[in-house]
Amino acid sequence: MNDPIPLDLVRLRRSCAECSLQQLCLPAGIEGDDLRRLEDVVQRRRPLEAGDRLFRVGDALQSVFVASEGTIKTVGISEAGEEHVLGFHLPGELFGLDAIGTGYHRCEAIALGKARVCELPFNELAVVAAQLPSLQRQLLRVMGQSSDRDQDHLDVLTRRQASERIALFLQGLSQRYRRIGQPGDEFQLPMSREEIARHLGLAVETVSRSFSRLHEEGVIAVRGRWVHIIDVAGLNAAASGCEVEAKRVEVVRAEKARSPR
Amino acid sequence: MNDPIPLDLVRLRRSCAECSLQQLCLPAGIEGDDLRRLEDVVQRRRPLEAGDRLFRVGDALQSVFVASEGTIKTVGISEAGEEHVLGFHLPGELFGLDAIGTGYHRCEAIALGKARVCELPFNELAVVAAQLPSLQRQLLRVMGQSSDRDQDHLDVLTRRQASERIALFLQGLSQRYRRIGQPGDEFQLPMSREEIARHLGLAVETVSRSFSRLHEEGVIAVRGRWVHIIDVAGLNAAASGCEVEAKRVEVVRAEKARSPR
DNA sequence: CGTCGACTTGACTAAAATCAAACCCGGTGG
DNA sequence: CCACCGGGTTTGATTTTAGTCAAGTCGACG
Repeated sequence: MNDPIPLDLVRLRRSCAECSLQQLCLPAGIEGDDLRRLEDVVQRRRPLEAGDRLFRVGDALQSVFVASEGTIKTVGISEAGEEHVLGFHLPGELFGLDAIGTGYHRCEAIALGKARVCELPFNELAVVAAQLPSLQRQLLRVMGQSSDRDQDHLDVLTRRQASERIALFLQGLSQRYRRIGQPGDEFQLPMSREEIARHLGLAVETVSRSFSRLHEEGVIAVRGRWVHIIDVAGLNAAASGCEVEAKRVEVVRAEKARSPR
Repeated sequence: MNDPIPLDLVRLRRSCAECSLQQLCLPAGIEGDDLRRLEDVVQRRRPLEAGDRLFRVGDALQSVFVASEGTIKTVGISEAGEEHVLGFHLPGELFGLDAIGTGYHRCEAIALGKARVCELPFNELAVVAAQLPSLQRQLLRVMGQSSDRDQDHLDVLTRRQASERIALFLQGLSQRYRRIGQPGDEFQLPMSREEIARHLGLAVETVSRSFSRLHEEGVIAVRGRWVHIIDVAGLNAAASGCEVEAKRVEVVRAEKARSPR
């Protein structure tokens, strides 16, 4: 609605050197002059509001992005017009690489809530990377990490049990939150059930039911978008498909004890 | 069993400049001296036999690879010990990038039959790429294409209907065969049903049944690993989930007409 | 307080997994 | 030459699971 308040402007100008994500992001391991040259490439952006788009399908590659606050989702659109969520990008995570192969974006990037990103014009980045071996190495590494997240997603999607997918999804989020210094056992989901469903290839109802079941089993506590991971071992078990059965039997038994008949 | 015959040795030595895949592979758009410098990095390999492994989970990143003849599969292994097939790599396709993020391979690469690959020691490649902007650009592009294939795979896995997954899988293979100058409408599958199943997140039986159904519908002809795509439009329809219904109804009707009662 | 959207829950249905049994085909050895 | 394996593959019957449709419930917000 109104212009960014002064504080925002200050943060907007904040350099990579001062950024709390520095060690997780592209600048990791880059120092001195090299870091300053990288900073010249990085454009900091005005805050994004929920639903704001950074790029759309078919847009020519201009920049790649790093989330710096909030969460961005990337969404692919099938010919039938169905959307599926390719990834959720937390602070420090690079995205927008999908355009590198063809030169055009294959998906679109949308802010899930108030968010902020750093934009890196790709051509400039490539030029500077060619000049700075440390940056080239780091760029490749960060690109690789981005592929690793895609791989993890793939891993999740090959699981047949909905409960496994949900458990793995939560585990993954948990780890990623810890990585950025936030509690991994208690957090607010930045995305809706619908978005989780379209990320995991499930129906919304199935997502909801899986959450409920994990809750009943005492593995997690959920209330709306608030999640608390109570039993890490239990979540691991659920993620690998085994022992969940035993757990459930236990719960059912407890239930029967409470209300015989 | 016995040593490679002389012909093989000749092919082994063949340079990128003489390679039929040149325009599809890393050297595309690289010429003269630059090409010679790239060739210095590329190591050509002895032929691989079915089941030969190029790297295993946990191996440190040494090289990335390009298939040059035959097909290589990459296989990820879940904690539970289940294998799932991450990708099939046809001639001209780069793989082994999975180690770039962490420095260690997350999957293993196995030849599906007699095959041949070009090996590119990653560090050398990175050094040369830093010196040759054309190679750096091309390397990024080829890496992007590799991600694009992963993305396509992901696309396939989010489809709920088994028939859609199979149809998309066949479409994808068809395109990729055409790309390397082989007929896209008639080919031998280099992989088993089991491997297809583990690639698509389905049971073997489901894969088999889906093939059979597409066959009955007259969309494709299958006999063992031999596949002939008869009705491209039909395959497209099956891939996007719609109209298959109509097709099937038709077939059922025809069936009834043939054997009333 | 009412309304709207997001989420949950239940009943039913459709689809794929599973279990089990044949089948096909290339290779082996009698 | 043919009988007999044994793998990969197909097919059938049954069970399990998630999808679908339809009601609710919850919670934020005007």
